[in-house]
Amino acid sequence: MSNVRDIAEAIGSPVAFTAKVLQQLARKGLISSMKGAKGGFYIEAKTLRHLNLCTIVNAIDGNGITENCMLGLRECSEKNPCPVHHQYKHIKAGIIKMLNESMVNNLTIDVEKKLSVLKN
Amino acid sequence: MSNVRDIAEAIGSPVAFTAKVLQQLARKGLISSMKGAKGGFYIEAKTLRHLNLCTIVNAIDGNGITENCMLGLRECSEKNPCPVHHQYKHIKAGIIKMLNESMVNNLTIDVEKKLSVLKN
DNA sequence: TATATAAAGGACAAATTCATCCTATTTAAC
DNA sequence: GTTAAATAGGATGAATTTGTCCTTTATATA
Repeated sequence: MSNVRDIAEAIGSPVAFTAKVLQQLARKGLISSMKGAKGGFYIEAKTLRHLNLCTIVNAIDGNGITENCMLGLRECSEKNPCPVHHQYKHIKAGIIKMLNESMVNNLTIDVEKKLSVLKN
Repeated sequence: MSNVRDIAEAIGSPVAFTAKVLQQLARKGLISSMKGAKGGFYIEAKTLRHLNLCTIVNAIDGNGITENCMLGLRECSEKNPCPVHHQYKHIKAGIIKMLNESMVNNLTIDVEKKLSVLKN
């Protein structure tokens, strides 16, 4: 259980802004929260086990990454492609694969070992 | 030689905004312009032969795509990586490769054949 | 040379994203 | 029960991106 101030400090992000993001995640059920003294945010063990970056990105930004055309066309598909549709679809697939395979519980390991950082 | 109105129409973008983008490209030398009656924008044959999307993206948006950390850290490198640095670097390399290999003169071929579209 | 046409560029306006502030609500502990 | 600590959420403000408008400058052509 961590409070907003500690989380904001740990990631080098403004407290109020961090709070809004955490609220969004809590509303979507990706994290849990408790009000009041000794309250804060935490992740259910069961949730954490399946939590990947794709779920988080979708919760905050929607599915734009997986849906949007690189050139911004509203209708861009295999049938009606923009000039870079066929090239970009592989990039997009790679991003989705990467986000799906990035499990939060794994990412934390390197952070704990100080092999990766959350702010600078 | 095409004027701003025709270009804006062809890509479904506001005329004034399109003009600003074209001006930026002209200042960087990626396209050429001529003022006055019968004026407009065009690309030198020699420039076109080597013009790829990477050059254009860099001219308009800077080198953020190739430089920026996925998580927004200012300092994110092999030595000091964010939690997804090692996963994202492959995506990033793919994007750069794709942009570098996308030659404008090739992309126009499919557009001319109506195999791809610039607006909808 | 006069006129019409088109880009150049500065100033401004709108929309979106990013971020803050304040009040209400909930909870722990005394 | 009172108090202190913490999230929830609405309203607001700042910054950035996106887009517009208007005047100036340059060019072709009659």
